[in-house]
Amino acid sequence: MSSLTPTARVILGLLATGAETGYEIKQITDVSTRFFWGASYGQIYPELRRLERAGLVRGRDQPRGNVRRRVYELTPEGRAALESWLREDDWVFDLRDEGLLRLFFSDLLDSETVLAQLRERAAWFSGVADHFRSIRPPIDEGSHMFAVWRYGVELMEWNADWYAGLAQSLTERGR
Amino acid sequence: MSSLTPTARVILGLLATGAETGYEIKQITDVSTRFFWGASYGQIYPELRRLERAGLVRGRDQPRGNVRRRVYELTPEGRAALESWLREDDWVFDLRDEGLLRLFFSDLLDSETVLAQLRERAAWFSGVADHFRSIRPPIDEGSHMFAVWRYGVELMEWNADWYAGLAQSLTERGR
DNA sequence: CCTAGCATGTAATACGTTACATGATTCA
DNA sequence: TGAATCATGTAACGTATTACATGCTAGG
Repeated sequence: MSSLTPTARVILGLLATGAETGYEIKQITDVSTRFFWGASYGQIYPELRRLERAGLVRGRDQPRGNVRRRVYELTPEGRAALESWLREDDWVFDLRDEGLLRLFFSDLLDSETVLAQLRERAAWFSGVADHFRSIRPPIDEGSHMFAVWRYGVELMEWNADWYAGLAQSLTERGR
Repeated sequence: MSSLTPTARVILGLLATGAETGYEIKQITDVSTRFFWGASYGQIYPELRRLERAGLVRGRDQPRGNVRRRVYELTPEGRAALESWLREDDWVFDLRDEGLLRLFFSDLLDSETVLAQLRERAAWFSGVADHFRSIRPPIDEGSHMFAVWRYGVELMEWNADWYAGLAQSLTERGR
């Protein structure tokens, strides 16, 4: 069991890979880990201070002009906590999918409505896949980080195909 | 935007499909919607009373012997709220996947550790797929509810394959 | 007799988003 | 000059799990 809070995990990881400020952590998560591990300002800033009190990060005020700015870096203890977490062998896997819940109860609905919804959902996943494809990260294609990007694209494609396939089979059955 | 709370959605749906008590709702979610829409007693019982106050469900005490028991049913208003929610066209899709987050930062780790983790993860998804397959619901294969069961099995299989494939390609590259 | 299951409920706690407040700088 | 962006932060609120408490009944 990890002693790191959920948001601490992504913070330490991002500090290890070059992020410096809370603001930057938020920007990066929003275009990378967001779809499987989000973070909001309301979690990030308090967590950074908790981590500093716990000795896992060190912060220094480093304003840009008159814009106040606090940069953080991992301490050796923080780096150790990060690596220790990375080596753990249990993990959270949570899915919250309202579309699936609707489908679960959709036998209560007329089939035209359901069919329209399935097509809409297929289109939505397809659009998300396109979006993910468009934010391809400029990093080594052999890296694990790049593999996660591929996962995102492929998972969205798989979902788009699944819903399109179901809509298709319902259409054929309806004929 | 739905006025139903997250737990209200699954409660109304299950009441519409035959569940009667809070206990039963919990049992059913645990073997059906759990992997994409969980519910706990701490949400279910208070929510049932809120829904009753709001007039969406009606509860009656119906003990079995001396075991206290309160059965609920949808009111016409509850049925209408359920159908209205089912017809909405926006939805929540949230994923929280710690394995993916680890992989995202795994360039910090040695490749043997990462490879072992990928294989473990593939095995885990494969096991979950087996488990899902084993709880195949005894319902019409043409129903939407059955389609959701298939989704679960197939999504877990897809994940198992994805992680196994990545492990495989890393192995080949390592040679 | 004891355990598992039926059945209901609450309190503590954790986690998360949203909206808001503040203020500087850059660029059109 | 005004909008977007950089940057930090808090308060209110919603949602969730966990652990605990209670007590009956059925079956081995």
